[in-house]
Amino acid sequence: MVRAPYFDENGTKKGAWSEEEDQMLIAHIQRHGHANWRQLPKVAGLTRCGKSCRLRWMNYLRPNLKRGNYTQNEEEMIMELHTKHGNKWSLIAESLPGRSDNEIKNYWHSHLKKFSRRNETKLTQEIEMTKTLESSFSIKANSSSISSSHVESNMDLYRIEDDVHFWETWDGFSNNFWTEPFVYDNTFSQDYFPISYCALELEDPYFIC
DNA sequence: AAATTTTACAACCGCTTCTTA
DNA sequence: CTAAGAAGCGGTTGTAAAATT
Repeated sequence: MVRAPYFDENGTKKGAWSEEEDQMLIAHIQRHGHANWRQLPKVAGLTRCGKSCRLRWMNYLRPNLKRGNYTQNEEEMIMELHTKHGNKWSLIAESLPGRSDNEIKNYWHSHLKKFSRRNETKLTQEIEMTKTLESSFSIKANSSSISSSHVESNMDLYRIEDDVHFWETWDGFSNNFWTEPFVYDNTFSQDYFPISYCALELEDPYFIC
């Protein structure tokens, strides 16, 4: 899942770490610490750059690192902290013992991003676009098809009053959370609701998304 | 069953911030 | 105060594995 090992023009090794390299890095840090990352690879006998060693240690080899298996509580914390701090991954990682900033960032992008309230701006823009399209094509709201009222009623699930925190009204991740269709994404994200669907709807009044 | 697409995540790169002389 | 070097951070990439067609 990672780049194949190779050497750059300076003879520095890049790409995936081998088991042997991992053991050399662990052994060196356990014995001497990591006061100077730049010097570390030379002293440890590694042909990596210091930056690469630091990254490997911080994100993969250091003790007490958890790997995968995010708990519901951790997911909620990440969502909440991201709403609060934005992409300050190191700041977020401080609140999640055993998780690296890189891992949280990856987890966010692959699992949680789509549920972020920070996407609400984009969502609002999409709703406005839908309204614009509807008015320009004189579409009448129809209960069997997508309409702005339909959009807004679902938006209510995700819009919060300024003084009410999202997480106070959100019922959390249910056991089947990841397998259940998600109204927001499946219906309103531009990725899933292309403009062409509106054209289909115009042509076919019984069209169901 | 094979081909294609999507997902997940380790690792890289470049920029910023911090430290020290 | 300033410059240089080191460390840290966050965006992005590459690719194996999984899912889908």
